[in-house]
Amino acid sequence: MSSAEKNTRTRILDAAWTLLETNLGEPVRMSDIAREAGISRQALYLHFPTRAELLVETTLHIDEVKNMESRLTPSRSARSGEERLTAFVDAWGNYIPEIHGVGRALMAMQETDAEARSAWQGRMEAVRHGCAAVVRDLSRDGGLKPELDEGRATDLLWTLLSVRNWEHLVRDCGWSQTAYLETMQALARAALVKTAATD
Amino acid sequence: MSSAEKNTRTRILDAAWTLLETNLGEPVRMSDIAREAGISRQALYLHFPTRAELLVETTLHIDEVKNMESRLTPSRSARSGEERLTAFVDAWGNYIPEIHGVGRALMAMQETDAEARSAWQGRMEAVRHGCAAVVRDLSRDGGLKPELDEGRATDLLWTLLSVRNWEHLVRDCGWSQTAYLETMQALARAALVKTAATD
DNA sequence: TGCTCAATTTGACACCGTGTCAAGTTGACA
DNA sequence: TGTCAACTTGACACGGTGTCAAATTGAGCA
Repeated sequence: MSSAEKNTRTRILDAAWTLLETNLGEPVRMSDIAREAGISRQALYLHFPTRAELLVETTLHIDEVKNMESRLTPSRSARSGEERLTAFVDAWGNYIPEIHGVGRALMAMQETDAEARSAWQGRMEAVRHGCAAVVRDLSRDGGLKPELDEGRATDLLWTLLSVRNWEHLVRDCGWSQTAYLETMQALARAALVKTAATD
Repeated sequence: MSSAEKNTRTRILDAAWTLLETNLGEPVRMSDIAREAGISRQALYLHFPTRAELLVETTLHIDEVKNMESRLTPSRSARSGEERLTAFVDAWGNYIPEIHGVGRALMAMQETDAEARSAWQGRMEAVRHGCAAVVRDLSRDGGLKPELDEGRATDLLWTLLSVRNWEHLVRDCGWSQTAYLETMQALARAALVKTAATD
């Protein structure tokens, strides 16, 4: 609990995150993390009971995840509900590639999955709340499609954001992140907004 | 090359698939596959050089994957382009849960990923062609949104089908497969069809 | 200066899963 | 009866995780 303890711990987490982000494809070993953190492999177990827990902690520790809610809060400049929707989808589209390593970390633990998932469920709830807030604004503005209630609209948006194949599209289909963002925007507007604006 | 060889080989693939489908969460070991197939662990290596290749072969071997194209061909009863779109999305939504084990198999090989992916890329191209065909029909019928060209529309549909969080929605958000299907349908219609029909 | 205590290191080891190897067994077929 | 390929058996190397016990380091304190 001393500051030294805390420093070593965070040094480990930072090291793990660096490797998850960088060494794309290669599995991240405990010995790798130890070397990156500048300590011995066994010392890792003084701070984390198992590799899986270390990786979960890593994903929860990085700034991008800790600041998830603020990252996904659209700028104050968005006045109308539709603008707010656009800003929200944009924020999400820019956010996803930044936390690429998180997916790898979660993937690295098939059977500890349940544990990792429950740790992540709360975070994801925050995103869903964001969807609900955006839909509420859109509804207040009268911009929401008349045939949708807010719950259904929230579901649609939430589902849309769960398109996880960004990587696939970019890698295998030659998409750019811009194309991805535009597609998200087009889908979101088409699904939710009464009079969808054309490009 | 004898029929005996073929039988053993397919027995192995069937065994692997059974385990991938059944033992949810648990990793599938070579010894498990051998036991399930009723042969010795070492004999697996007489048919497949490595575990990763065995798993890739397994995913490509199952009927649901071999018949992917026909499975995703909407019934002849669909007359209009819009009906055909609906049928296509429905077919996809019903198909995905059936090949659940495939995701696990592909996941089970992080670094062989590149190999597995290229083996799967061709299959996925078939789905994309399906999207293009549906969009073409819709366009011919005059049901496609005027602001979309066929390429863009195909991209939208293709992206939509890539929503991979079906499991997540069902498990963590209490969705039913029906809710998933409805959402897909709503998104597809909203994104592509000129005058989206309401429920 | 020397004591203490916690964090850390070092080296060794058990366990498990993959992949390999060599020698033996089985059974179909000529 | 002999041959050949498929398969079995038992042994083993390798690499990764997790554990343990015995040093070592170093900061705070008498």
